[in-house]
Amino acid sequence: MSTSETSLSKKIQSPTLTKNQKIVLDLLENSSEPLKAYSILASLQKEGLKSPLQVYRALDKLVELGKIHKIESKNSFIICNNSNCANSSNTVFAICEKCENVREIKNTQLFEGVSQLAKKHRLNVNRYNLEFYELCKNCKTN
Amino acid sequence: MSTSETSLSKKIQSPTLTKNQKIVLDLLENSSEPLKAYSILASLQKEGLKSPLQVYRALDKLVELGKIHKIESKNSFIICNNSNCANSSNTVFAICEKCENVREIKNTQLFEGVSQLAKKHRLNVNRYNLEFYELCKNCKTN
DNA sequence: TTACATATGTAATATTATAACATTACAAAT
DNA sequence: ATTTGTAATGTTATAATATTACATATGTAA
Repeated sequence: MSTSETSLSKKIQSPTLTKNQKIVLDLLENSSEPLKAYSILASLQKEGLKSPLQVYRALDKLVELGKIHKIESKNSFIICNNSNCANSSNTVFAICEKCENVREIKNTQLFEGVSQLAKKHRLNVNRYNLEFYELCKNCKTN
Repeated sequence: MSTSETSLSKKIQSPTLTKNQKIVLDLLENSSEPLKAYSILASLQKEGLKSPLQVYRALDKLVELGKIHKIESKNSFIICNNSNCANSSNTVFAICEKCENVREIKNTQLFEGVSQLAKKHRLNVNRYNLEFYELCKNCKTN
């Protein structure tokens, strides 16, 4: 059995999610808005989650894998809807100052525009997090 | 005593800081790094601060006035060294991923570059917070 | 098998932030 | 000078967010 092949392919494919990671990801996938760690815990107690740590560990891993993002200014977590994230791990969000609605911006040109701006100013940036504060459509009309 | 003159001049100048606001601002001005609320409290107990709320209230006000900024991803506060901030309230930071060193970027072109990018992509942005993650000079050489 | 890394479960605790409410300080209007 | 309104303060208690520590289990590789 060519174990070398196995280990090679393992390295390439993204790791299988564990049970806790899966149920947390599931919940976030089906949520229309960012969720907080303790609200995730409350929602998933029927699935067997019992402690904050179980949630935080799953969240940490999912962030690391680029499956979800943390909205730093809100201590909450949102599913990633941007296939680029696994690679770049840059994030751009638009956050409504009134209703707190958050949406991830996934415009490649905008992403690269920011990276280029950084380069232009001699910043050697590994990744960035950009939070735009706006008044969302709904709140603007109401 | 011309009280009218006094009150007039008060209106024009930016509001006088209160005692708590002053001592918190002082501490941050003399700090080479961002500080956390509870470390500020500990440092200022000899000046009479007794509760977290006193610190948070002073911090909130100072942020509102643009005198300091909150580093969202680190729950800490840093003096503003950018005279633009009182107006725009946009913030750009470079954060070292290794040593956690934070510096505020105050390049006007970069500031405006980001604003223009937002406009270009039809985002109607009131303000933004941009956190660049890098490896700082020190950590790069060591 | 052994060894190793990763994930889990659980309890306790640390850290960050706000609620609630009574009081005080100060400037503006009368 | 007194009243009135707003902002700031002081204080206690508590809520919300996150991590430490440690014992156990699981999967994979040598």
